[in-house]
Amino acid sequence: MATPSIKEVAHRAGVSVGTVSNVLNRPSIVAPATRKRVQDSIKALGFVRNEAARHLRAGRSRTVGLVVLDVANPFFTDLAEGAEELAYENDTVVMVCNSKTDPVREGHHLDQLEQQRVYGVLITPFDSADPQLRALVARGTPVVLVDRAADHGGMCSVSVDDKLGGRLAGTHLIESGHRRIAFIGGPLSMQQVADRLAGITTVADDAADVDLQIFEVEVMGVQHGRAIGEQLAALPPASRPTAAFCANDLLALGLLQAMAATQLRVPEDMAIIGYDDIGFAAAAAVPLSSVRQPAALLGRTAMELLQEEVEAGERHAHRQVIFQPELMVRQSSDLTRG
Amino acid sequence: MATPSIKEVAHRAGVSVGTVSNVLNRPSIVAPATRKRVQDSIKALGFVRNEAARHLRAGRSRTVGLVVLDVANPFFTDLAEGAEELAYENDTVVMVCNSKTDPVREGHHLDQLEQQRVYGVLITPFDSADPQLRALVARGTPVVLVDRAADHGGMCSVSVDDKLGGRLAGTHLIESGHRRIAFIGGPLSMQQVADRLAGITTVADDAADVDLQIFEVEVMGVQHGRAIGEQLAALPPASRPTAAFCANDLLALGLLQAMAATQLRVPEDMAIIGYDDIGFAAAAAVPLSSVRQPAALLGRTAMELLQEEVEAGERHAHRQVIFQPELMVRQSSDLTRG
DNA sequence: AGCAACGATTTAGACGATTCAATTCACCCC
DNA sequence: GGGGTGAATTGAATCGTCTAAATCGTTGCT
Repeated sequence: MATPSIKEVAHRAGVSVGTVSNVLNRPSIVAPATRKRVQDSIKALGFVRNEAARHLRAGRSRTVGLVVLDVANPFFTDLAEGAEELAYENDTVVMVCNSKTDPVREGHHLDQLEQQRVYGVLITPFDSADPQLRALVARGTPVVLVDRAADHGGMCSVSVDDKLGGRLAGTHLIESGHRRIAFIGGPLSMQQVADRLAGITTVADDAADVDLQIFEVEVMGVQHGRAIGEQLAALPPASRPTAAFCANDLLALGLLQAMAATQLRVPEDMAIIGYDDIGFAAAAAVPLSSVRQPAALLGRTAMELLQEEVEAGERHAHRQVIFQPELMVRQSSDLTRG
Repeated sequence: MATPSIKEVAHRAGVSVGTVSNVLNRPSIVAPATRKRVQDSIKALGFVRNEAARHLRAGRSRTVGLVVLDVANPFFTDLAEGAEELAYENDTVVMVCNSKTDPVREGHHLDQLEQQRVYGVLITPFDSADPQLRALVARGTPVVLVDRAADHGGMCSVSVDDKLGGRLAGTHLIESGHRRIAFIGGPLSMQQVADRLAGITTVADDAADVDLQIFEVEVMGVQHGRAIGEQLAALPPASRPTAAFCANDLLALGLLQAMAATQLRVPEDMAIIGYDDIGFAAAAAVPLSSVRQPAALLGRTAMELLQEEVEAGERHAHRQVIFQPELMVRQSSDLTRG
């Protein structure tokens, strides 16, 4: 009833456990006849390798942990897909963990992953200076930051130039004639959000007459976008921002919904730019302008860096890879279309 | 450098490994002074339990595998969240695997999960009669089918009455006066899709003059919905269906996009009903009517059944839990609104 | 004082796969 | 026929944790 072990396979094939192990790991050094006998035995008994035992013996697991801020955000599922693709090629497994932008949940996942002695961790951290994260690294688990530049030399990272993303969005809006602009995102303690804000702030400051208002949210989901949208709609038209730059597309979609619900027109009454360029952005009620990040490539590259780090061991030097974002202009921010 | 083991903790605290283990697992039976000494030692050395060793010893892991058809579909992320919630309460971990509606990938994930001797598997299978899946169950891994009724007594299952869902959608469209209706979904070999089709077929047959056309897709994603939409738009208006029932919301959203791109109005030229009622449905360009399934509840219930099965052991009797879907009528199928 | 009973702690195997040094065996050559 | 060679296989130790049984002290009770 219980799954048979290598020992039973060996017994049935009339060989020692060492030979069975050899058939599994270095089949070429086993005599063909013996090999066949063992393979038949494996099949007959329905033997399945026990990963826990392999792992214990090897000291290292073949699982990579990927901790993301929001699995429901297509940006992260794309990212996960990129990571998984490479993992698959290297016979490792990706375990996706959802921190929901909550440090407590994030910590819980890191604990679990460390107990599992994972091969490594890819993480979009809530706070990259988190002592727990540093402790994890210090105890020897390789960690690669994703969508977040490492601000110190302790780890590898893969990121996108968020300040540039913010500047692209800001420049576009200002050149389109907007002077009252809302920035929606949060928490501002998250580096990605802060950088996107810093980017647009730079260009807003350059154009002296631009008024940039900040609306901070706790979590960047559709609900919160809608709430801010209702807030904006309630403002007197004379002082209401005429454009909004959202730190992710979910917020932008929520904002768009609120505009529709309150009879405000997009982009006429409110131009909107999102961030990430998830698939739903182009498909929205009003196709959404968005700053595109190469999500799958981020994931794949992060996995590459991780494997590089593990293989190089002591000789490894941490690297910071930075990609460029790209502004996709669509109807939601473009009065000339639509 | 290497992570310390229980042995080193014991040595530093001047006790035996057994005592350390007791501190970890049954702290109450250890004398307070000793306990404190051990805990201090744990903290000082940065000891982290080795899950692989525990697992090997226990013979069963504390990880539950969840295999879904499409992680990018919010329906499944909601489902995963429901499952995770309960897992968290019971100190287990959920490992989400994406089969992408591909039997090969599904099989690969099942192999991996079996090697990991997971606590159990929750799966929305491509084909519930898959011999590999049955073999997995036969070798002793508890499996619960999710969003899919077990057609035989071999496993527990949690599902939603898909035929009813199809009937709800069909009845609504027919009562709204539609006579040429498209069904979009696939592959038809998937039970969920077949059932939804069977449901709408029932009511279409009852109303003698209804013409139901079937458009099969390989994968139910936004892209494919758009493709079918373009195909529909190209038909002469006199023979083009006036309504479409999509087997999931991603298809419906794609269809909606295609309608917008080809200047067809929704619902006037084409009424649309989706399935799952994902968050994006209500937020679409034209708010999307959809058959709602209680995704999170499905996930949570599946996890409940799994735990029940593991605890009951031999005495367990498989159960089939079936929920009722609910039709959410919105603008995309309702000429009286909008 | 002697024995029982109890609490605290230790000891000694598992669990299953891997690995490497040691062994066996067949064969070849001088 | 003895010694050497090399391929094939074996056997035992090991990874870190858990647990049942054994041990060691105390204390309490008569």
